[in-house]
Amino acid sequence: MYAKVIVDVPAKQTNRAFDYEVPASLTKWVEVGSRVGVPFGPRVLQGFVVELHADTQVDVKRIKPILNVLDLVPPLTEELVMLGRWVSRMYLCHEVTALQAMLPAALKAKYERMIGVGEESGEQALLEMSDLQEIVRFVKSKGSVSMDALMERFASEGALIKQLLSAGILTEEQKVKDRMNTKKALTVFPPAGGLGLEEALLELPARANKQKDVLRYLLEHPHAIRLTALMETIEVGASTVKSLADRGWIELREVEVMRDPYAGRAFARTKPLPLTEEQTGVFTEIRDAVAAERNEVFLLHGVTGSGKTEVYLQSIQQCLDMGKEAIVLVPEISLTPQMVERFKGRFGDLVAVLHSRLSNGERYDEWRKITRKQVKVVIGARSAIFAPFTQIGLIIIDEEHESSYKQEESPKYHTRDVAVQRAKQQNAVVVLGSATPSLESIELTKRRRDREKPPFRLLTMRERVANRPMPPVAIVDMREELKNGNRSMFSRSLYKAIEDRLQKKEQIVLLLNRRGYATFVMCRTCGFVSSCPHCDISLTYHQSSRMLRCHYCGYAEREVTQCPSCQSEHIRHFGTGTQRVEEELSKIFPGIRVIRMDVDTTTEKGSHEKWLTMFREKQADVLLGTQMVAKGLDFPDVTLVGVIAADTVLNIPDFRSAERTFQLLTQVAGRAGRHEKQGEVFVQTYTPEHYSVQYASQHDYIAFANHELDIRANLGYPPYQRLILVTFSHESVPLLVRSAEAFVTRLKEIAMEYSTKQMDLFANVVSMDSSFHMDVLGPVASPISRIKDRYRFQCVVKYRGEDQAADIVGRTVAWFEERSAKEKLQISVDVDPQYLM
DNA sequence: AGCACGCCGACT
DNA sequence: GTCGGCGTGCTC
Repeated sequence: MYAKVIVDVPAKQTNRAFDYEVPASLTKWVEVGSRVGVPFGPRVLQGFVVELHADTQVDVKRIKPILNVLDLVPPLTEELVMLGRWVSRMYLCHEVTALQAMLPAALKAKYERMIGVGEESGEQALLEMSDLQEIVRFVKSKGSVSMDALMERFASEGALIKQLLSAGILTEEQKVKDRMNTKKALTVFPPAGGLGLEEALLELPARANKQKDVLRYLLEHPHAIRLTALMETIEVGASTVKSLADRGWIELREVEVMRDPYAGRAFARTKPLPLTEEQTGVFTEIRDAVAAERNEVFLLHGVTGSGKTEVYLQSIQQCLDMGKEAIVLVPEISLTPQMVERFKGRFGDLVAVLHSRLSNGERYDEWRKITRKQVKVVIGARSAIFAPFTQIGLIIIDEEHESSYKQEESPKYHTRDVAVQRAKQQNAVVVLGSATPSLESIELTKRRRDREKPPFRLLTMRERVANRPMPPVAIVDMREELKNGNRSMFSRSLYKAIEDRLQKKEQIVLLLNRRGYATFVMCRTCGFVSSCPHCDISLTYHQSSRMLRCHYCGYAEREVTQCPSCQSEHIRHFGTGTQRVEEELSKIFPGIRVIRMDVDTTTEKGSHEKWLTMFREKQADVLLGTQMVAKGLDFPDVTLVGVIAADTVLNIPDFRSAERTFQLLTQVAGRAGRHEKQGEVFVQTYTPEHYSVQYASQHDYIAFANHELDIRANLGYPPYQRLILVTFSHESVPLLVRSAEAFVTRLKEIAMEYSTKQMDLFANVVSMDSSFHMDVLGPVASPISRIKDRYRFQCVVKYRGEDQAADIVGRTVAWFEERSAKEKLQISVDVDPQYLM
């Protein structure tokens, strides 16, 4: 029997399966999806089994055996291996990178070279050298040492150690290990039925009171108990218990325990809530599809507060009733304890939670609940789409429009597209939910090809539960404010509203979009802006440390008080960071209690939840923050929402900026007045006439979508054409330009080979047949033209039609890598990019 | 990605 | 004459 194995080397040359023999002793354990240790050239590597073949005939000269299997249960299923192949083709990454992305970080391979002392004494002449003897003695005293430890101890003797190895005086064994250990805890095991404990009690000397306490307790509770728990309940020391174990009356040994981040938290069980008529209609559609095991994608457009979550919960229940599993994906930022509580409250221990705030160990343990079939529902961020379930009935993606569903590192997959593919493989139902669906998704509910029905089916919920009206949104024209002499960042109307809420002791949410609007330092005399010496961006001012920091490479320098360029003292930080808003608030409203939430205040583990809890408990009047305050939060006493500057998103040069502005405004507007009290929203802007601002204030998604789709169609942007962003980087600009241009030329050549028609050179366009059309923009300097001293150029491939484009670009990249590898030219490909930078 | 094999300069 | 520079090519 032999296996095809993908080895853990993400390189073009090794991006294929290698054949290995499955030794008879391992046939029971090796499955498709197994992680194995295999010899690869001179080293030992981790690999993934992607195929198994019963025959022994292999067309390879010499075949090596699989050395070991790393898990009792394969961490990947056959279906996930298939999905991995799809991801690597679709997003142009190495197959092993795709497979690796499906596993928790804890399972990332760790390689260890263990050094021991060899059998033979070796050549006497060598052994007599004193430093050699020292090395050998050192290794001998430890039994075996890792190569790293040895090199650290004898740093200057690298060559000698090599000699000792080749002479056989030292031996080397390579090991593939997990990065993670399972957690163990000492556990006390009384004999079955407390047998013999009575006698032990009599045997103990009279003054051994503590030991007697332990025995009495165990007689009453004759079952295994964690040592720490026992010590706490009857207040004894560890030594007391150990001495009992030493005498053989009880057993004390290490047992693997699960790290449960939600341990000790009781979740009040909830029952399904009655659905409104509208909810019922939507739920019925989803339930029927799940019940029929029909592979179908629903786009659920439901306004904020329309009760999407309850529909999700009841759909999942249907899925569980059929013995199937469900995956719920939520943007990282809205995966709050409240959210978890709703799912744990309904489904209890059948739920595993995967999010990035968990430690590697905790995440690993949650993940293992899936492979052990202890759970049926997974709720998590992006990567939870790869949960190793085998009977998926339903995949839900909440806030489907969120750009965080696109992974920014390789594999640069979009969770929504992976979900649709995975549902196809498992014949499952997908529900994409949003108050502001992405234009990609809404377009797929309209598209009709060959008079077939559209790929996605639209479901709509227009009403908020309990018929609460959408809050009125007031657009405030900041140009008028300026004209009237108000130079503060708060308009008069917002000022009055804040004053009013403070008086009524109601709460306020203020939103400031930070992206592209960070505080930077500028000289008011000469216009000098402090920027990073390695990257093409201005440095950001951090008040807490009084430092200027680069967001890309981490470079930091002290705050300057004098302009480095013209020596002027008129230098200060600009831009409205949350810190400045906070300062101004306190100035205008003395005594106001503000909670600020931004990257600076939420990096610490758990701080995010801490602030929100404080706000919920009304320990503050204002919650001030960046985007993270806009998502899914639900506070009953918030009656005022203010957007300080709506234009910051709008002015980013990106074809999706109108869409993002609309989404953001709609979301914050949904934060106000979700409960009995009526809410009010103020949006401050310098471009009040913009359609994204207008439609958002009218709560009219459909009108916005139609307007924006028209624009996209005219400009040939997604969803009507798709994009692939190719970025090149190198220290030398001339080389970069030459290479990028060569790439584009070759790309067009390769495209021509696919083509059936002549390339229209004049229009810079490749037309193949009526269904396929490709266009290359650039190369041009990237918007961020330098990162870490490497200059960046990019080109955008725009295409319409089937997925030949990824193939064409893939082939061009392969050609390019071959001829530019030695020049250290980096190339990165992003299929369906979310940001063109 | 590593690591070995292989072919040309500055040393014992 | 050798030690070692890193260019090229392979890993089942």
